[in-house]
Amino acid sequence: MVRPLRAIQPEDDGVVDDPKVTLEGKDLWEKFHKLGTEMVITKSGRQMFPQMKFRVSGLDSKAKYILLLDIVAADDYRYKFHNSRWMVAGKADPEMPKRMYIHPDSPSTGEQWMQKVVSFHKLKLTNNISDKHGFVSTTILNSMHKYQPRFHLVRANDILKLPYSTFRTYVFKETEFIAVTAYQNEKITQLKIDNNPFAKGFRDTGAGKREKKRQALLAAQRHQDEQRLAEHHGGSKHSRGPASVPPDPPHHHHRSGDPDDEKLLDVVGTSDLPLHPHLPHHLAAHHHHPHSAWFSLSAAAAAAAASTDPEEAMRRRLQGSGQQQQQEDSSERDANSDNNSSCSESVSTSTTAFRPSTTASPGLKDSLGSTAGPSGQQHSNDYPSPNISVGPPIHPPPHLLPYLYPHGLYPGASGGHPLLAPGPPLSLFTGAGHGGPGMNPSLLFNAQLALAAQHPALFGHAAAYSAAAGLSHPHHPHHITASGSPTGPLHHQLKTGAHRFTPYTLPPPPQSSNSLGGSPLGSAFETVTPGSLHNSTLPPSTGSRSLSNSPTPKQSSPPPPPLSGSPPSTADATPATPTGGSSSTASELKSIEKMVNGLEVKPSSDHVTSPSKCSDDVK
Amino acid sequence: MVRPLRAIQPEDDGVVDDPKVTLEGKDLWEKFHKLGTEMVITKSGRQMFPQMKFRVSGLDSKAKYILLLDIVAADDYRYKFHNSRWMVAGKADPEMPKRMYIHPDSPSTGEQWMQKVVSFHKLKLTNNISDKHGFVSTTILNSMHKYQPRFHLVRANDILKLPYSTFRTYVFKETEFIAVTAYQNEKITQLKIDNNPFAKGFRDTGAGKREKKRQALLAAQRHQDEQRLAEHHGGSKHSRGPASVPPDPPHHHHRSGDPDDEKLLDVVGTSDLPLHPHLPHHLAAHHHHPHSAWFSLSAAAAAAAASTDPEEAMRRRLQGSGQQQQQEDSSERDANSDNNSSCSESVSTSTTAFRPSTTASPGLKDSLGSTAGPSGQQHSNDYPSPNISVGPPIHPPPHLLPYLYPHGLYPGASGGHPLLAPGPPLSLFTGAGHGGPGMNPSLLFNAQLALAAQHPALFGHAAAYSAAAGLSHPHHPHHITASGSPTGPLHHQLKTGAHRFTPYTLPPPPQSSNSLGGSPLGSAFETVTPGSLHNSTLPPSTGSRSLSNSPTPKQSSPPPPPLSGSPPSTADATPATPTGGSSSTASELKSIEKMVNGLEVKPSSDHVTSPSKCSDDVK
DNA sequence: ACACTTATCACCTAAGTGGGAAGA
DNA sequence: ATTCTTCCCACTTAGGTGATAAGT
Repeated sequence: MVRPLRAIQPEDDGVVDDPKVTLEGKDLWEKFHKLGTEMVITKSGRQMFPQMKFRVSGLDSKAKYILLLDIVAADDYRYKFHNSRWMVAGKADPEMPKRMYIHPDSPSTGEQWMQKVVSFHKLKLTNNISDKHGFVSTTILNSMHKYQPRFHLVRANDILKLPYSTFRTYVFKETEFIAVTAYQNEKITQLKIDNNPFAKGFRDTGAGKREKKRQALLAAQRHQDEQRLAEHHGGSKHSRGPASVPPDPPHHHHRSGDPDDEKLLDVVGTSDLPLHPHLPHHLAAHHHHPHSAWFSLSAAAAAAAASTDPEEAMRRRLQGSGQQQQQEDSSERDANSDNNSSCSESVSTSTTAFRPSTTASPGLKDSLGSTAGPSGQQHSNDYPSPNISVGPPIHPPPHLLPYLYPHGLYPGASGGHPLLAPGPPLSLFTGAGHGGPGMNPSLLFNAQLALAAQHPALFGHAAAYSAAAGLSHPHHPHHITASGSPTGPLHHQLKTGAHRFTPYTLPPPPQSSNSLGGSPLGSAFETVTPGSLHNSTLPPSTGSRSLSNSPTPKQSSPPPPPLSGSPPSTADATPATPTGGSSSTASELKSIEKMVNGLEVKPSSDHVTSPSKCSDDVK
Repeated sequence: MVRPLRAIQPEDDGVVDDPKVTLEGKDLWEKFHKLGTEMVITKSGRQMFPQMKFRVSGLDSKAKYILLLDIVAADDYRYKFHNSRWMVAGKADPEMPKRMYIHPDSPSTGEQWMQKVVSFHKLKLTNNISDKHGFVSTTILNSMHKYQPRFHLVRANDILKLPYSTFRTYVFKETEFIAVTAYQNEKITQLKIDNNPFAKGFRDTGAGKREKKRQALLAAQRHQDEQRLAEHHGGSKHSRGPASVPPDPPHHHHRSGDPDDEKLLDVVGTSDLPLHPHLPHHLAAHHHHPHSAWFSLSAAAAAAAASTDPEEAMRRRLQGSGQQQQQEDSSERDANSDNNSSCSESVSTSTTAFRPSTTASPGLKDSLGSTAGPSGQQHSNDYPSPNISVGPPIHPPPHLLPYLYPHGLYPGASGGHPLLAPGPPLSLFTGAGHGGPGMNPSLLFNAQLALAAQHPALFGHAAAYSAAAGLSHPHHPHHITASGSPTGPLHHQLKTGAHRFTPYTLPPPPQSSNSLGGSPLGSAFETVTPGSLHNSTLPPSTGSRSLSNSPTPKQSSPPPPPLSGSPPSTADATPATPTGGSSSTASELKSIEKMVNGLEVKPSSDHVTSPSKCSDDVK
């Protein structure tokens, strides 16, 4: 294919990358999608079954990347499973702030990412607002609502840079799903049982997918019934309830026949629904943004962070972010891939090198509706998978910013101290489920950080957090109504493009039944939309710029002269080591260690016996 | 008990806390300690068995705390298990840089920490330098060397503040252990089997501890032998090797009798070893440090971080740190608790509030050798558990700084780009096992961050990292040689106390057999020290000063003027929400969400079928 | 032989699954 | 009666153990 121009990124070291991302287990995902994927959400958090795994290539082997995943509402509706199909059942309930899940191995080199499949299976879905688990890797979703997972690829050495980095976002429509507390479509249930190793216990035969036929079934009768039902359109209505009663044992999945074995789904009836309908959805909502502003902010934020009072810093960051919020030229781009998945890439112009604007590399693939400049957005559907929109990093932040963090681990959102911004922190959470307009950006950012913290290699994250804080503002941007009013703080600067990130793709399904989930694959999601609820999708541009103030140019605090050697070698620390085991060097090493550990509190000297006393004593 | 004055910390919100920490499962730990605890280390990493769990109380419910654990060399020797006892076998091999393991739930409120036992069981021990696992939660140890785990309690909202925060360190001597690749003392093996649920399969009877007696044993003969041996001093010499051969099946732990049931160990013979010997060790090595310097650095670092080029920022931070590296008044204090565990607290004077110097709150408990001012160090052994030394945060850094990070996740150490400091990054690692003098501080810090990243809630960490970077310099400071030359950057400010952290407590065991591990409990660790290897423990003060150059006083980079309002509240963001479902508020919330997600890349429009194409196309 | 270190294995606990019954 | 939501259960896959044999 054509190698589109590659936007250079801040982190760019001159080596251009041309990332390609493929969804692992695409076939399986498609089977589910055809039936209308359902994901169980529980109080304690449930993993997604068809797991979110990606294979990445085309990265700069030496460069470092941060990979993230988030799950956003796919539209503005609430659904109900009726007559074997998903129907729109009203407007969506308010969404809880979503977290950006940072892959645990995150700051890793392109080489490392490319050599293995990147899995986000640890992420859990829950409907529990209290979100115990310490928001570690749990995302709060609304049951009976449709969601779309998004994969983000960012070239950055550490999370600190996330805000200034280009976010390449990949959306695989096949991974769209409806969150449920209990499966509605029996066919989905059977598909899960047949493919999820942990559900082997429910397979009829015990064999993998193959012979599940119900040998196990003593009352084999029902199977056939199920099959038929399935063909009708998926399992019977409330297949679940009457389990005890064999009303219509419809599913049990595949008919004992064979068809399903391989393609389980083929058999499934949902087929009658319109397949491959072209959706009216707005597609992409990628933005590219101006950058300089962000950077300055970030710098300021960083400085603030560095200041004595963290909270104050946080506040500053927020403010700063407000200034530059805009997404400016957030050209919303959509790319469609004939794959069914779309990818957008927002390159940040600012910072270091870059290939600012638009050059997005729509190049890809072929002619599909690729590309668009930073500022307008395009909706070509057939776009090759990755749409690339170039623009300042603003866009990226959106991903990050929006996410509040649950526990308020961070300073800003921290539990007790209302550090940050003025807005009602966690308002989203607290706000009876409906986040009022004024959310606190900082909080959002924190959320992101939290995610980062998730696993081991997060490091830089914290830094990112500070920076992020500044950026966070953007979050409010549009989303909700189609009104497109840029309420969020972001606006200020704007001008650029619709700064507000078009939250979800949410384009309202074209009333017809197909519009909603209409995936190329002929997803069962085609639903009958009662009324047209959503308005137009958000307009692309609308930046939010704003108040950044402090100049805090790059090197605000003059870095001390580069330390020359000051090698640890200082001599000493622990004197000679009699024993002579290793060379002096070795001994030194140890010394160093010691010094490091120097803090050691001295093990209680001898026989003080109760260790626990320490604490007790204190008190 | 007396409520000692509580040093106020930077994060202090006025509410003083008086933390108490108790080791969970202390009884079990003591049983192991009496026999000479052994922890298996494997290539892939092995968890510690008696798990490191603490119960914390006395915290400020609303304040946020970060809890950490690290494992440092307990002394400078190498051991060998001979004739049923651990003997010193020479000088210690060089230690790999240790990582500070940040508890996954870390930035949590005092309330959260206090309501449940805090477990660090996820931490793994390995002897694999390559340390796969992405240094997530693995610490590299040397087999046949003795280690001492340390618990750190820090009042800080996020890792960013770690450097400026007070570190309260708690050391429970009972948790001291010798790393092995295979168990040496059969009694330890049996104790593990009897108490570790995962080893139930090896229990004779299958019952919990109780009847393990060897019903299983057809060849019951050996038990008694074991008992005797144990009494002699623990299991037979190389109990392991001859497993097949029943040389002296000594243990199998308890004799079939009953004694051990409850106290398994009581029976154990190690008792003959000197128990509660008072150790000559240097006990604590807490330091308090000046602070202002640190802070300023951090600020600068933050600013730098904020700057456009992350790497540059990194460099700056390092430099800055260099300036203030010193540890100055690192008064080394020791506290002993009659508990057997000692706790030290280093309060940072700098930043915000504090109760600077010495006031340490030796108060505790009773008269034991409590307290000491910041600068001198004391060795009283009987100190109540928590020793509190007040001082600038300098000390804290020590904990942090020293740890390099394995993968080089961070910018500084990042794989490809040598960002940071001049020193040979990772030198410790690379350096044939013996860290040469010139280690790169920044790297160390990164390590810490990495640790932080470990789990979910890390967030702020990154920030910490930046700050840390600045701080990192201190690391070189002393460590190596005992010469006491203050090489490290820290010095500048110093004056305060011996700034350099006395790494480990390492006080050389007083040659006599007891000196080494002599725990109050009568640990089997009392070993026969061949020659006196270590010299005196490090003198408390010796900062390593060094080259820091740039003045970068406290708030070097001026925090941007506090942003005035620009609260996120900015009006609104999303306008009206049509659908009406929830109140307008609710709708707005959703809007926000959308905005946030705004970025959405637009799901491929319709029927593009192959999602994977996205990536492929790109290329 | 010695003195560990590494890899494999059987045995358990921890945790992910959908079913079903009971709640709301 | 519906329509979800919550709990608990049996089953299966991860992972943590020390034993054991083989490697260095």
